[in-house]
Amino acid sequence: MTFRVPRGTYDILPEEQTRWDLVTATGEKVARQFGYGRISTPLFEATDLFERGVGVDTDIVQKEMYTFEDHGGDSLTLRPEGTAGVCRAYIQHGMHNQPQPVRLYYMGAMFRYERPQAGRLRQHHQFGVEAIGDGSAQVDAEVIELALGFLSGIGMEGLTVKLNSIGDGDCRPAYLEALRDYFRPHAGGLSGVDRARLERSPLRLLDSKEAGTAELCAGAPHSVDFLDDQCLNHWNELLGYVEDLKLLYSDFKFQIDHRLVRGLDYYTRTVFEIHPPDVGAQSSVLSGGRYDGLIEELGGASTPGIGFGSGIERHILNLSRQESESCGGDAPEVVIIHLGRAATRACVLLAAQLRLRGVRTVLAPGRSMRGQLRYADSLSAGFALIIGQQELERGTASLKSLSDGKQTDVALDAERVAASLRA
RNA sequence: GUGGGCGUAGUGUAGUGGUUAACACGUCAGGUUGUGGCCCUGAAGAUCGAGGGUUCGAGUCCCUCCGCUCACCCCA
Repeated sequence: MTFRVPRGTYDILPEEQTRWDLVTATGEKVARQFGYGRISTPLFEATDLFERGVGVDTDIVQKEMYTFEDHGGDSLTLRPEGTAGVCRAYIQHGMHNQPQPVRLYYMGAMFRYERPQAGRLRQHHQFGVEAIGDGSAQVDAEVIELALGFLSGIGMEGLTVKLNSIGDGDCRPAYLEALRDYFRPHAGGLSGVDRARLERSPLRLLDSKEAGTAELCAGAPHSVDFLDDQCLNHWNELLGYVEDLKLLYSDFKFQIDHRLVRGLDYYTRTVFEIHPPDVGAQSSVLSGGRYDGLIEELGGASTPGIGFGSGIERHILNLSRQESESCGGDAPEVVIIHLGRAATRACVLLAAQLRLRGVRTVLAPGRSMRGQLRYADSLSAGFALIIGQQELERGTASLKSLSDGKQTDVALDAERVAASLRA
């Protein structure tokens, strides 16, 4: 073995591209249908952007970022998620001057230094959307609807939508205090990790998988019971919209999950995750929420926003579990078989002319005729076009159908050949 | 960072401590003059993950490291 892909990365080989294209094409189609425009931001940004956007205390910033100093001494970081960069672009390009909300989607690679496992990579790809500049619940519903449309579009089955509201900067402190009060009496029974969480970020206790903690969580106070009037109105309004969505997307299960919190600091009010049926390691395939404080935190005017990110590799993983058949649709229409030097010269030209006419054309390698036909067959080509000395002299070519073996003569002319292929 | 499983041609596998490491698929070349698939023949392709140790002898037993993989943490 010499070189391998770096750990946690992988090559997408031609055979896998069709499945990949299905996911990405569906994402783009659905996003456009909802009026979202594509944005592509750089793969790396100033390290500060992620530290402030994602949150210094998060695992992502603490131990998962690919950070490096460039030759000019700037600290840069390969993006670990998509929202921070999009918000930076929103501010930088004065998008608050556009009609609000600004609807954007993105598709691209994300980087996190993790130990790889199923559905977990160091470089993975996300399709995500952001709706920035409108804080109303109808936008929450729109983003969730877009997620449902996307997932059903790629053929995912048996998904569960989990939903929660974690309040905002005004009402969350009271909830955090209530959580601490609830857990403190049991602190002695908590693991070391969870005890640290108790003081620093009690929300995280809720999604702890430590056996004892999980049981305790059943009786823990619910964030929705601590929402202030505005947050509560927002939440109730959203729940109304969700009732309607349930009817339209009856394949999905919906549940309010009081223990749903997110690992990124910027979320406010609405948070949601969509989970596949198999309770596997890779928990959610799509997740997002509202981030009404993020733009301001990054130096813009106070601006609400909401979005989601979804892992393309996880979708593909789940799709193959559903045994969706892989279809290869780009076999060549014609393989040109050439015998002799003069014929080869003519065939190189003819191949170029056919390609200019949109025909998927492959020139066979310089082998025996039998070898070239075998080659055409191994590529699953539709036709073989045979050209040797005889054909050159007559000004014709033999067009052989590789499905039924029938052979006809056509004039040695790209236009005629293309027409025959399409007949 | 922690733990479990696994490392033999490109791929998938076989190989009671004992000669030249086997098979299938794939690749390439042939199977008379210019006609594919099936079939037949042949060839190339592996320092058995790496390094040490035990032994007359190691792909096989032991140790270390590396890699892959699954899981924990966390996440998409």
